Amino acid sequence: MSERESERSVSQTVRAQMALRDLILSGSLRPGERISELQAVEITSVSRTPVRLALVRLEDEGLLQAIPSGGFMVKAFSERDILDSIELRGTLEGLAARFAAERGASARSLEPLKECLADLDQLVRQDPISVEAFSAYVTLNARFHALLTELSGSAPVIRQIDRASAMPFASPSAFVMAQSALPEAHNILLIGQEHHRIVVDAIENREGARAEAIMREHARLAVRNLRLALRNRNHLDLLPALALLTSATSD
Amino acid sequence: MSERESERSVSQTVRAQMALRDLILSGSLRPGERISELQAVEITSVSRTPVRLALVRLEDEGLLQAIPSGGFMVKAFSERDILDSIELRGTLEGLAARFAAERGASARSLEPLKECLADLDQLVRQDPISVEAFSAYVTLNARFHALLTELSGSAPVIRQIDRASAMPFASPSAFVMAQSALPEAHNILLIGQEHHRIVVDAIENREGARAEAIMREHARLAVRNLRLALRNRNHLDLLPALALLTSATSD
DNA sequence: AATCGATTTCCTGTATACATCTTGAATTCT
DNA sequence: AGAATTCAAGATGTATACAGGAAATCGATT
Repeated sequence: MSERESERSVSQTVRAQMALRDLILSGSLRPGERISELQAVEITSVSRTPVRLALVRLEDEGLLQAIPSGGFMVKAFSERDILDSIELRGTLEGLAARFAAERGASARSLEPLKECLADLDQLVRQDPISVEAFSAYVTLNARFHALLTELSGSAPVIRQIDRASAMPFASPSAFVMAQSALPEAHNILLIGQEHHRIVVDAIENREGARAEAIMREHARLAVRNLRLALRNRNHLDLLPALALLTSATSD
Repeated sequence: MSERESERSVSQTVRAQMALRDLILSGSLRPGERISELQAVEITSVSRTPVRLALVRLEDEGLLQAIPSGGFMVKAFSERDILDSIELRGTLEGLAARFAAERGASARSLEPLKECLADLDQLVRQDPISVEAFSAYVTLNARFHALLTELSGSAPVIRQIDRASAMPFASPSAFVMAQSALPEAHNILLIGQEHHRIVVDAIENREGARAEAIMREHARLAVRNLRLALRNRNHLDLLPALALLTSATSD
């Protein structure tokens, strides 16, 4: 999940992958644009072999699309695609929460999640929430979701959630920063935190259906955030992931 | 989905991928076993470049696991993993069915699904079901599930379902053939077909919750099949996918 | 006899050269 | 003038050579 790998001593493949991903997410490479290997070689300054590997990895990461006749192009997403991806993540996280509840997560395994919950509580308590607090929230929120996912105890489920969350606009914290510019910011954060509390409670009490339902609803909070952010377009710069959106945003 | 690509004129990468997949699924390469590139080169008779590509593809297909120090090993699965993968597919297909229902699939788009349903009906009507009929059922069943998935109208959902179904033991038709040897065979097929009927009806009537619930339950039929097949182990040879199961089956 | 260390071997990561196919443009024919 | 065909340029698929590193084996020392 962390991409701060000291820059040097990482494989050329990973370096190329990161460089290309940044270029795609920043919008330097437009959706639909074909990206040739030689182009990528020039950009990343590594040879074709690792570049090709990076392209393949980015393809199944979901950022690129294979062209039938060979090569890749930057994938384009509709607003509907983004909303669906969020709903998809919510559904999968719901499954994870249900598994955690039904299978009786031990008190010990719940401990880290509760700690994370407490940390989040402390953050949302401040009334005018600073930008730094928002940043910290993003980190803690990601951690909460990761812990919850792991609590499912199911490798296939964890794997699938990771893949779904790999889409930059579908990750649990994708649109949190967008809130920071909104007047409703604090309220939304409070509601999200309430969801967190409920899912922990539900898991603790073995209430599978409740745990599942609340995680689905929780994801829909991200949908709300996105819609709000798109409406007052002032702060779209906080959402680099939207560079992948077709017929949208800028210009 | 079909792998009959005329053998010649397919890329070396694909050829290597198919060959290695067959070897893994047939159990020739044991779970946990490390598979070196040179080994793969000898097996497939193609050079290292396409072999490496094939290995990467098989990794995100889920059959291989990357070793931190480099290289790959055949992934091993517990019985729990398999059951979870099936539940996972059911959950995703439930989401697809709900989308199809909520978004109002047009009468025209429902047509192929209904045709497929009718074809299936004709098959399950015979009382002692021949082995050939079972085979035909597998094909039609796969088609039904594919059509249903597409009816969601959501590319992200379709993509995720395809990925989940790529696991050989999680595909909709994985354990149908195992039934053919069971006395309960006909009943299970009838129940499955009833599920098919219900989901079409639910979609037609815009009953999202019903459509979702029935697809979840439908997947659990596969769980039942698997459990039955594992109990009377006579016909495990019909389940090549189980070669990936750890501490199990043969010997 | 066991453990530590050094050497050797094999394996992966990377770069590049070559062949084939696709694509686009220019020219020619209708 | 428009369309079709051919040719050229570039891009991808494939093979292989080279380098760096990991792991296993063998030997030496305690």
